[in-house]
Amino acid sequence: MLVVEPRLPAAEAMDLIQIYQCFCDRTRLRILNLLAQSPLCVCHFQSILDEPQVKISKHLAYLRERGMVSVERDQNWMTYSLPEKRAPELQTNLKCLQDCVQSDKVFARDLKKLGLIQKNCCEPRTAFHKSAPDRRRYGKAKRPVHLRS
Amino acid sequence: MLVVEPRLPAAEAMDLIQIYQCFCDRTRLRILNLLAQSPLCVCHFQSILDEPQVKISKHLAYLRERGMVSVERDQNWMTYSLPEKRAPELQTNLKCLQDCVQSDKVFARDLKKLGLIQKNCCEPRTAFHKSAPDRRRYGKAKRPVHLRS
DNA sequence: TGATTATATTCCTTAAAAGGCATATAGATT
DNA sequence: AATCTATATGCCTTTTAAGGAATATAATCA
Repeated sequence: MLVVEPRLPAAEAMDLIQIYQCFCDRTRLRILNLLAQSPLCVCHFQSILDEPQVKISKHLAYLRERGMVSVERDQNWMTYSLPEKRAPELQTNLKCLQDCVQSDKVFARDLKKLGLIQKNCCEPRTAFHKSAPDRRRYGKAKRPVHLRS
Repeated sequence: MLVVEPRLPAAEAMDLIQIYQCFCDRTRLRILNLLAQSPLCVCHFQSILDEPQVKISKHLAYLRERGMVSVERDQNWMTYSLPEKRAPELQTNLKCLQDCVQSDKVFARDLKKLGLIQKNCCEPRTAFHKSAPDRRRYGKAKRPVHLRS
């Protein structure tokens, strides 16, 4: 068994290369584009991106391990968001991504689907229907999310 | 033997993913950061980045195959530049890169070295001492650059 | 307790990338 | 023609990534 060193010693240190590594896969880019709008859980990504669960889950793990997203458990659902404190390079690149993505059909469709889901979806209640502080008040006291590595 | 499809059917079509793939290696990022200042030839990259010739050459090939840089031969030297016509996504991301890179020591040092070279270097005369149109007047009539794939 | 739901992880295969050494190529020089 | 210089390419090894099938885990439900 191997002790995995966390790749982010401090929350502020964020390597530009790692940002681009996260950005260089289409699925991850679509995930990040959606997260720029709202926290979401895995099932939302599955239905919006129309990709198998394993694939989504693995890309989320990839992003998590590099500090590009944070997770919170809400009963059975895992709600992913962009980290509250973002390195300036990440912030700048997320903004840039949104500019670049305007013209792209796939990304636009994803956002459109997100809009529909936001209106119709009732479960999980916590993802985008509430602001972050509200979400925190929901349900039982939060246990820290336990994920390997 | 394999016929390699060019990855850029038209000059305007540029895939965002490919841009990020080009950006996600430190050596390539340093190369692009330098090219944002001036056209340069391989020997300049070698001396500024202090990396072996093969490594530089291969990363330049990688960028070339994806339409991120263009080449022009000047006698024995190959002068690389950012393409004259850049897809808007590329332009936006190059600008973003320059913002992000401000705080980084390595990139700053590269630019400093570039400044020194620009003052002292005499060969090849064509790289940054002249504007693009001037460069084109130099030497014999340009043959098209021949590179495989 | 046993089943169900949502999500994560392990194992496997395949592909792509990075880096190095040796060698090839194109143009210049003698 | 032989040599030299600047740069590119082929071959090889190692690493990293992507995707899928099967399985594990954590929470909820009956």
